[in-house]
Amino acid sequence: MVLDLILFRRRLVGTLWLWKVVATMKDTLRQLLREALARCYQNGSLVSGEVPAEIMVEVPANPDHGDFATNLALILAKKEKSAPRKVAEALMRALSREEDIFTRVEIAGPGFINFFLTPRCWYGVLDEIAEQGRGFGRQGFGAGTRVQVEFVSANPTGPLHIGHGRGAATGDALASLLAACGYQVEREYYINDAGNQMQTLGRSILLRCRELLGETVEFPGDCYQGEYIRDLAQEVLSEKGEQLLKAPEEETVPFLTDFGGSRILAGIAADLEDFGVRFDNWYSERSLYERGEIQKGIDYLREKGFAYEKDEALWFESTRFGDDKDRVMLRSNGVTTYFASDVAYHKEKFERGFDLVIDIWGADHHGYIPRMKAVVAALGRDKEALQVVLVQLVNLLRGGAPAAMSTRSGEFVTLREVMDEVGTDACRYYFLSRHSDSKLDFDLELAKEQSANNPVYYVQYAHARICSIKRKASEEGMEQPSRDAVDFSALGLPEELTLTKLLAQFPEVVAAAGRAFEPHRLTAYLQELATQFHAYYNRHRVVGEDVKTTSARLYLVNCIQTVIASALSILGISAPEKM
RNA sequence: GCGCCAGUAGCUCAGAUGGAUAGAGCAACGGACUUCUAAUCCGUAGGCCGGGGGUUCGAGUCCCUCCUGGCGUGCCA
Repeated sequence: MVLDLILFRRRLVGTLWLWKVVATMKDTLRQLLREALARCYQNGSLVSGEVPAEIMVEVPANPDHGDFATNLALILAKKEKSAPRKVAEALMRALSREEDIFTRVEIAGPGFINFFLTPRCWYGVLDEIAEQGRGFGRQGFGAGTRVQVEFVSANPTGPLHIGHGRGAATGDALASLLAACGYQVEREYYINDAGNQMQTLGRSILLRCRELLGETVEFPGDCYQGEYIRDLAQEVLSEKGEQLLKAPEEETVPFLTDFGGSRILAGIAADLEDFGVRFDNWYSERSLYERGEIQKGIDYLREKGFAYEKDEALWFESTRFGDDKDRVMLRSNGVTTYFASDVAYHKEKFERGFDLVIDIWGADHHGYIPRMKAVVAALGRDKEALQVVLVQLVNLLRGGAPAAMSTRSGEFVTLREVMDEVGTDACRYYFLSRHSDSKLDFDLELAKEQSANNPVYYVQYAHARICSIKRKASEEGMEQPSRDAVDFSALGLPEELTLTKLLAQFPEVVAAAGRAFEPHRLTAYLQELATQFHAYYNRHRVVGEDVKTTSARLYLVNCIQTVIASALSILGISAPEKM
């Protein structure tokens, strides 16, 4: 164990071959501290014998506090019945000095121990990036786990609106993020093509057809009001002719439901495609009925004894699994509920072999979480196997004034319109720059107006600038240096070290974002990286007369480009070479 | 009534597992282009982290309570 560590350190310093420098350094420091602590107990400078299960090593927010810091002395002080700084001193005296690693170790504040690493320690990460390219930062902790991310899943009763766009961006980025963490990921869209909303769609089209044929009809408020219904009516009439309406309504409405539903769904698919979202599966709710899955779901719960009849309805005893109320699956009128579909659907998801199922829902459905978790538990699964990520509704504004978003009222702004006005990159970045579970004001006028000032361009611009530098270097006859041709001692600027440390953090950012299911952490990281790069760019020239310096800087800058492109690609945002 | 989410700079929001002097982007003000892209940079200013208690070496973060806002609380989807 100790031998491994020594060998590791030698390799670390000797070859500068660093692997995930931040995470690994933390482990190394933890081990050194553990050794120091043991030594303290041996020589009696500390007496409590307390050994924390895990020693905390962190990257301080303030660079003056070193590259890494530990609160170990603060934790021990109480058991030691001694002042934290005294404990820290004992630890520090016992700490073996690795001069190749540390430039300085100090006690600060209430008793933190701060570690300052040699620049050479850090620059090794550049080789890692150069070697792994887009693979740098990828994690392995998801390996062997099959995960499904289900998102958007809007009824095919009208076009997607801006709120769906947020769900689409979040779900898609989360799926990519999890893939980057090693998970085997599938994206799925659940088509709610059963139930009375679809009937309403068919009825709405029928009424518009009659209108088009000159009939005076009263168009009910609960029908879909949007202009697209008229378009569909027009379309079906020109295809089928007036004959269509001669048939009895019981035949016409289902036909129109299918007709409208499939057209609308095709439109949705096209919108999502242009938004950069591709699903592995489009899963039809109606197919659950057709294959008898709904009945199987109900039967399953009944056989397990988790269902009972009351008031002529069939209930799932979800309270047994933590829900605050039992839920109806089969209504007294003989019609199954939406919930029954969800039981069957989720049962089927797990039967398909997913270890983890993630549902992305609008936050207005948050009340459904306990009952769906109850279903998962009733299926004999760990409740944690279902994770629900909530996306708060988008508050759509137009010039500061609220714009209605109800599909039924027809007064909505479609995702298509927003994409055309704002651009998909800006739109996606905007959605992904905030925690999905916090409300979002999306002012169309502002989004358009700000487009030149949008953070997404700031990040993309950094990428484009690096491409430009590389073009310039190429023109000057400087090719991208190979690993061995780079002398890191040429990277003497504080900005260069700062940038390198930021790059070294990328794997941890990916891991943290993946574990928390929070892709928005990547935008925060990108912002920071771009900021540091732009500052560097404005102060120093990469391509200069000095070959050694130029070469080292090109190497660094190329790594920055790799990481920016990599992070943007996870978010589904393009990394342009020119702007 | 009960439940979930939120309340951080003028505005929009970041702040995982409790850490040191709470950050960024807009907006405001003053500066920097004969240079690899000024979609950039540098500087200034801006805060009882909704209020009040508590837990401890330490709280924006955890607990309690109150206030405010959004959502949910169907044999709707």
